[in-house]
Amino acid sequence: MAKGHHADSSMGSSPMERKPRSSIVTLKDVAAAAGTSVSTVSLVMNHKSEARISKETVAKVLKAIDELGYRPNSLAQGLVRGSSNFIGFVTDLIATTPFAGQIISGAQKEAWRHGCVLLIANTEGNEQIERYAIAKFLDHKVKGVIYSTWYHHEVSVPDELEHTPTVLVNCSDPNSNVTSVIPDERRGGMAAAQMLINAGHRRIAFVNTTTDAPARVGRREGYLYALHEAGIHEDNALMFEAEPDQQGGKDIAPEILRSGVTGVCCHNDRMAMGLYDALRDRGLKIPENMSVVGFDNQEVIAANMSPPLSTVQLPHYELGIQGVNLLLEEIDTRKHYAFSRTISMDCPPVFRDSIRIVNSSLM
Amino acid sequence: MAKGHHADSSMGSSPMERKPRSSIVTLKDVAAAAGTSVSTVSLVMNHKSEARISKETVAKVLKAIDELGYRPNSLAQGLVRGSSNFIGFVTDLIATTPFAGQIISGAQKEAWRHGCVLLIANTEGNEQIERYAIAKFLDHKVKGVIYSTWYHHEVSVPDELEHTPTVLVNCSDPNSNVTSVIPDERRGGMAAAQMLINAGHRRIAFVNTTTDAPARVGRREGYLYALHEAGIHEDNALMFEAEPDQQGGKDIAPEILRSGVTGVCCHNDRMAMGLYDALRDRGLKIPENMSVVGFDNQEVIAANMSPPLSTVQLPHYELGIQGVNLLLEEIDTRKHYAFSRTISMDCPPVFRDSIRIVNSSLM
DNA sequence: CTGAAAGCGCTTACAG
DNA sequence: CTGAAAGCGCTTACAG
Repeated sequence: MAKGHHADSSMGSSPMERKPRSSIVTLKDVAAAAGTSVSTVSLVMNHKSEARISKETVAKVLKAIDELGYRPNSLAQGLVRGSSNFIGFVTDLIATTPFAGQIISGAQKEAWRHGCVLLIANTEGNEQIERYAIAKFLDHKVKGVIYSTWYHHEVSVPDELEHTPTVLVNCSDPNSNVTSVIPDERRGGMAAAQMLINAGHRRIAFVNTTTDAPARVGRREGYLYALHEAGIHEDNALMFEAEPDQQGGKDIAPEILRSGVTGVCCHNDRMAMGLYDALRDRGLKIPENMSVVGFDNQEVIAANMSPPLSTVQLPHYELGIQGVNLLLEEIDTRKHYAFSRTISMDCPPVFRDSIRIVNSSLM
Repeated sequence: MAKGHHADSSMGSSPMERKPRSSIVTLKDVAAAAGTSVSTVSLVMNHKSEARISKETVAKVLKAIDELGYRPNSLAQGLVRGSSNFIGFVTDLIATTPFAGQIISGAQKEAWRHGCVLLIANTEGNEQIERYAIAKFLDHKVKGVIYSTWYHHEVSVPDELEHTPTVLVNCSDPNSNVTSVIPDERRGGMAAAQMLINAGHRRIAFVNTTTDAPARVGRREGYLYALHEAGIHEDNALMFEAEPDQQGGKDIAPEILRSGVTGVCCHNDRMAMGLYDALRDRGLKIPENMSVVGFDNQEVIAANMSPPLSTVQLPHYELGIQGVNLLLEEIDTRKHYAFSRTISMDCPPVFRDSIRIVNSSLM
């Protein structure tokens, strides 16, 4: 049975009958059906009918559109308008954590809200691929580009994007004045420490990452600020460093135990996972013997550890939303900022059972 | 400084000088520069020059294209060709696990290899959104659609896709003859059990999921088949069920211990994680006291557990590649299969330290 | 209030 | 071997 031959095409119409096969209906067809001109149909479609076309004509056109199941050809619209409704979305890694997916999820939601569609490119951090992707985006006349990374770090915006509205998401470029949206690492670090402080802890370790990134500086600052605010003296003996993964958390466990703290802020959830394992291997209980706080609120992991891990939420979804928002705003207003705008999104704390409430006499 | 005004435009040319701002160069410009007609340039661009255009003309055109930095307008090409080079990619969940990202990663790689670009839509399993997404795809004249899910299950292909080449990835529709690519759950289950069998284990528990899905049936079958093949009698007392997450693994631990097995195949890695926790809480060691096998080889988790978890790899990346491959094949050959094709991709075992090698006298 | 016409940037018969 | 012309499906001045 060849495609396109459908038994029902020769049958009477049932109430549930579908509109004609949506494909090849064009403006011309609608115009013919409505007994009007192509221009008029176009005007109606684009809601430019105000004070131009009689109510009756509008009604006729609308009826024809509906009956024929007309859908405008986006390619043609893009061609004649000189710009599509595409937003290009570049990400450097989509296949390891759900982080990129969360950004995409937010970006798409916002894009759709404005009638835009996301063109996606996963570059795997490869410059060749990135170049190719951006070229393709430009060929398709994207309105703008979201350039995002799976973890917060500095990047340098590709030259190819120079003449295209661009917003950086989860990254920033110190040498460019492109708008960027990033997580507020400092306030996040503060929130992490405060969960412990508010629970009555005074001796709180901080395990930083060994890797160079804004999170390394920012979260530490936040931790220190929180201590300061609580009247706790900072103590270098309580500040550690480790690889930002499970192994790192395991490796640093002995030092943390030796330091005599009652709570510890880990650079991320993976580190906390490793620390959990190491503590348990020593017969220690969380939070009875040690309170632990992570960072990232990583899906599948943080909420399901034993006990569930207190942590700080990375606002990936919100970064995606804001990114698209700012991009569209810049496109619409054609505003160009002489100085770079950096928007920081808050990282809210997520309190779970890994923190022991201390009856501190100091509180 | 207004956009577009660049100091260097009035400066002499340096060797590194960029080609003119890539944007508004059209075929006509190239034709003018090359001293030929638009048709000729088009022919050259599309490599249809064979035996039609003189070498000299081709050279002139190529030179002009290069000098002007000409890039064809994909929108115009799509319009005149009646079809774009878009492939629509629908996924139901991109923000929780990296699974969808892995499929996308593979799909994109293969799409690009064929000069196609991925249009992406995250539906969050919402039918409204799905409808909207597919409509948008159709408006943009996608060549075809990949319809994918984040975990393997049955779906029903949306009616809107009836006239569009479609391939299901990581899901299948029993009521449609659309081609689908799925993981081979049965062989995966077999591989899981065989890791333990090959290590000398004879009493092997199987913890199935309580949720209805192909994985539930297939992996169990594979487990039983592997036992059978190894001459081990199946024993209903060793088959359990639990929720497919950490809590499920924790909950089932007592029963597993009571059953006296030396190894256990878990429905997935998350379950294995919970089981790890439960065993450790009882002072038991893995693999000394219990060998554990997971399923999924979930990023960030499996390889980083303590000890690293033996598991079975889900072929998400390969599903993405194959999916696009089959889609393009169907589009090119315009083949329509009367019966549905289902392609199963292998789930290879990943052997890690969670399995104890038994000196079994039986081996 | 409405339609005829030009044009967006391409491709592809068709004629030379 | 090459060019003029029609047309893809739209939008938008422009003229009535």
